[in-house]
Order: sequence, then C-alpha cells, then structure tokens
Amino acid sequence: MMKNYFKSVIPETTLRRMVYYTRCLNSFKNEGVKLIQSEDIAKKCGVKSSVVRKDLSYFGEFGVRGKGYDVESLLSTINGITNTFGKMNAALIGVGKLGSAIIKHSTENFNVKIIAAFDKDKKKINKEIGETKVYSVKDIENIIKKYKIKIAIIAIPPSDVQEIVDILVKAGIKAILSLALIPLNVPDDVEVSFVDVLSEVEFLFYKLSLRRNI
Amino acid sequence: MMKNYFKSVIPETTLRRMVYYTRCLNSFKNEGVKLIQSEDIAKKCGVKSSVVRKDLSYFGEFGVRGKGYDVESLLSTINGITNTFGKMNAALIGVGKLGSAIIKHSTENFNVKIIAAFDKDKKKINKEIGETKVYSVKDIENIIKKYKIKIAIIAIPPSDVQEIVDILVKAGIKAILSLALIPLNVPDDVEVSFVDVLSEVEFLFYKLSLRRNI
DNA sequence: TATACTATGTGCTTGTGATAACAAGAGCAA
DNA sequence: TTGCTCTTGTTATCACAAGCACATAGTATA
Ligand SMILES: NC(=O)c1ccc[n+]([C@@H]2O[C@H](COP(=O)([O-])OP(=O)(O)OC[C@H]3O[C@@H](n4cnc5c(N)ncnc54)[C@H](O)[C@@H]3O)[C@@H](O)[C@H]2O)c1
Ligand SMILES: NC(=O)c1ccc[n+]([C@@H]2O[C@H](COP(=O)([O-])OP(=O)(O)OC[C@H]3O[C@@H](n4cnc5c(N)ncnc54)[C@H](O)[C@@H]3O)[C@@H](O)[C@H]2O)c1
Repeated sequence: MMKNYFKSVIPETTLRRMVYYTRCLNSFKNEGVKLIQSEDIAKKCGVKSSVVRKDLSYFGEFGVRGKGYDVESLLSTINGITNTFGKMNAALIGVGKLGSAIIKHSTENFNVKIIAAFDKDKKKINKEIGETKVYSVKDIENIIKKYKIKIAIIAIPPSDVQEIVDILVKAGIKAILSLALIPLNVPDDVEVSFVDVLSEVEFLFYKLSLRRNI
Repeated sequence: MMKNYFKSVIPETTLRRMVYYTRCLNSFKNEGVKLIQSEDIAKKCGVKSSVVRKDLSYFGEFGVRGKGYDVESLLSTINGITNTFGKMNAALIGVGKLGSAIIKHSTENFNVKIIAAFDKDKKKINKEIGETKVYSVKDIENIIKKYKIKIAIIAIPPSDVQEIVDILVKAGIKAILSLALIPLNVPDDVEVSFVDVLSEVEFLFYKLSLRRNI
C-alpha cells in the first residue's frame, strides 16, 4: 500500500483545517480523552468525518481501523510533520489597542507565542506585557535574527506598513500577517496574508442582502 | 441577450471579492478617476482581469465594450444590488482592547459603521467612542430592534459568548461575526463566521514548514 | 460611412476540492 | 480459525471556481 507521505501538494484548505484539528486534539487531550474517531473531530470542528480522514491521509496513516486515532500520538505526529512541536514563535509590530489584544490573546492560546513585540513609541519600549517584551523598532533586525523568528504580525497604521515590511524581510522574516489592508511588496519566498474584521462584516452584509433577493 | 440579474446562486468567492472591488472603486472615486478597466481593478486587488469581469457578470452588464466601467455608476449599481448603499450598520459586543480597536478601525473605514456597542462593565457604559455610544448589555434587545441592526460583532471572552448569542438572535440579529473560537448554537437562518489572527498565524507556520519538506 | 481598434462579456476547458460509497484492515468472540 | 463488527483509508464521482480565448459591441478616426 502506497503511503502518502508528503504528497506533492497539500491543499490550502486542508492546511487551514489542520489548525482546527490540532486545537481540537489538544482540547481532547486536556480532557483526558485517549482515543477518538474521525467523527468526534468532525463534530467539534464543524466538518464531515470524511473530510477529516481525507485531510489526515494526505500525511500518512495514523489511525487504527475499527478503533480510531490515539489522541496523543496523532498530535505528536502532526507536530513532527509540521516541525512546530506546538511551539510557534512570532513577532508583533505595533503595540497599540489591537496589538496588545493579540498579545493577551496569545497567552490564552497555547500554540502561538509572541516572543517579541516592537513599537516606535518611547513610552511603550522596554515595557513587558505578560512574558512579551516590547522593543524599539530600531532593534527589529537584531532581535528577529537573534531569536530566528520567521513570522511577524503587523498591527500599525497603513502608512508605515511597507517601511516596516522591508525591514522585516531584510531581517529574514518568511511570512507576514498584516492587519492593514494595503498591498505589500515582498520577495516571492515570503508568504503574505491579511486578516480584516470589517471586510468579513461587509461580506456578511452582501450575503444577507443577496439572500433576500434570490 | 439574457441579462444575468440575480443569477440563481452567486459563488461565495465572488462575494468576498466584491468587498475588495467596492473598496477599490471607492478609492478610485476619491482620486477623481471617472473611468476604469477591469485590468485596473484586477491589479489593485491582486486578481486577474478575467476574474473581475466574470464576477461582475454574475450581476449584469455594467461596462461599455472598448471603453471600460464608469466608476461612479458601477459603485451605485453594486450598492443597489446589495441594498447597502454604502451604509452598513453593525453592533459590537465587548468594548475591551479588541472591541475598541475595531470601533476605531471602523471610523477609518467608510463602509461599515458600528452604531451601537455593548458592555457589562459599568465604567464603560454610557461612554462614547467617536460616534459610537456604549450601552449596557441589558439594552441589547431594545437597541438592536430600535435601529433594526442585522449584524453583530462579538469581542468578549469565550465563556460568555453563547449567552450573548442567544440574546442577539432573540433580538433579530441575522449574522454574527465572532472573534472567539467556540462553536455557536444558532438557528439555520443566522449566518455565522469567525475571524482569528492566531489561527491564521498557525496556518502560516504550517505552510512554511511544509514548504521546506516537499 | 467605412474601417480600425479596444475592452467587455461569455462559452469552454481545466484543475481542484468536497462528498459519498466502499474496500480493507483490525479487534473480538465463539 | 471463522465470522462479525467497527472505523479507517481510498477511489470514483460530482460540483464549482479559475482562466483562457474569442466573438461581440461599442468608440474613434478619417
Ligand atoms: N484588520 C483588522 O481587523 C483591524 C482591526 C482593528 C484595527 N486595525 C488596524 O490596525 C492598526 C492599529 O490599530 P490600533 O487600534 O492598535 O491603533 P493604535 O493607535 O492603538 O496603535 C498603533 C500602535 O502602533 C505604533 N506604531 C505606529 N507606527 C509605527 C511604526 N512605524 N513602527 C512601530 N510602531 C508603530 C504606535 O506607537 C501604536 O502603539 C490600525 O491601522 C487599524 O486600522 C485592523
Ligand atoms: N479572534 C481574534 O483574532 C482575537 C484577537 C484578540 C482577542 N480575541 C478574543 O477577544 C476577546 C476580548 O479580548 P480583549 O483583549 O478585548 O479583552 P478585554 O478584557 O480587554 O475586553 C473584554 C471586554 O468584554 C467585556 N465583557 C466581558 N464579558 C461580557 C459580557 N458577558 N457581556 C458584555 N461585555 C462583556 C468586558 O467588560 C471588557 O470590556 C478575548 O476573549 C480574546 O480571546 C480574539
């Protein structure tokens, strides 16, 4: 039987769901659950069980037929594949309202850890929020290189974003999550993605209004 | 020639892009640009021009062959179709760090307007943030009904979310955007969507790590 | 009025993801 | 061992979205 280890390409949708599966598995683990079925994961994540099995099968065979999946071993297998081992260190630029909300949020979430934050406001520099220290933007390159950080979250006003992006790329950042909705100029090997609450709300407005019109 | 007004179903992907198209059009309008081509929109939104034309064609024929689209009339046509006319009033629950960042963000964005915010903290109630007044959670039903608000954003701790969701649904809310990552229990006619910065960051970690392994 | 030109709108192909249905494998009991 | 049950892993099918490529319909110019 051909094993699917690292099939040429894994669908982005699958990768997105993997995030939810690991959360779900962690939550089962914390409840002391040892063994689960694809159906259990599916219910908790709001997808179909066949989707769960298909997704996992992109990486290999981890279950036991007739039984299910061992929670702990499935978790550590996924951690091994993604090389993250549950510890994902990221940087954050802009310790304003939004930035500090994200830092606090990350302390409640056991996966992503913001290990360094940056701001240009002297009043904020050298403060600590939980375990996260706030540095000057001048130190971005030093700190990013020192801690070998590969992913950064940007939560500053749009006008300054590209300038900061250039610094981040120079420092070796390989993926950027921007909360400002302006196009970013980056080399091909740097992943960029955007998150915006209000765009999502607008989308919901469109969806509602068209629903009535059909 | 059959006009496509309200073709049976419009793809979700199209609807998501419509949000970006309208922003793009507004930005062109503000720059004083009168006439544009699908190529212009495409470049600004990072998609292909054929996608733009296909998307618009789901709603009808708005362009002039050999010329392009009239910015202003295309905008008002879309506003007419979506019945939003550029004014999208939403409510927000939880005026903490995240909530107040979103309210501020909405003042910088000319589309979605947070016309009412709610909190349970007495110190925050009756304050005003920009033009947004903060009410007590006890007033949710009254205010939502009074202003006929159909969409709500939830930015409170996960533990209290379902309780608030029930109140919102009872008050007539038809779409909920939650920033807490717990499954919501709602009737079938209520749309639910989630936004989470850290899930997106985890996804980027997975993407990066698998990129190296292929 | 004719001709060249330009960008739209759309039919069609291609690729990708979702879903269902089923075969295969593991455990268990007699 | 044989047969039964249970859940995985996989295959085959369906649905949908992306993108090409061109006919179409409008403008501009002479
Ligand atoms: N995508 C979303 O869903 C979303 C939601 C809310 C806000 N936003 C956006 O996020 C940004 C921040 O919002 P906020 O409410 O936290 O604003 P804020 O004013 O509270 O905070 C901004 C912070 O960034 C710092 N800063 C500014 N320029 C900087 C620079 N060049 N280098 C380093 N630090 C810099 C400031 O000192 C401040 O601490 C805004 O532009 C807003 O539009 C996006
Ligand atoms: N999805 C994301 O990207 C994201 C990012 C950051 C934070 N969060 C989540 O958003 C939530 C809020 O974060 P924050 O940093 O603003 O926290 P916060 O403590 O600053 O604010 C929470 C606010 O909600 C109010 N509140 C609490 N319970 C309430 C209730 N039952 N009814 C009405 N109001 C209530 C509080 O009074 C407070 O004003 C947290 O649970 C956090 O995990 C999500």
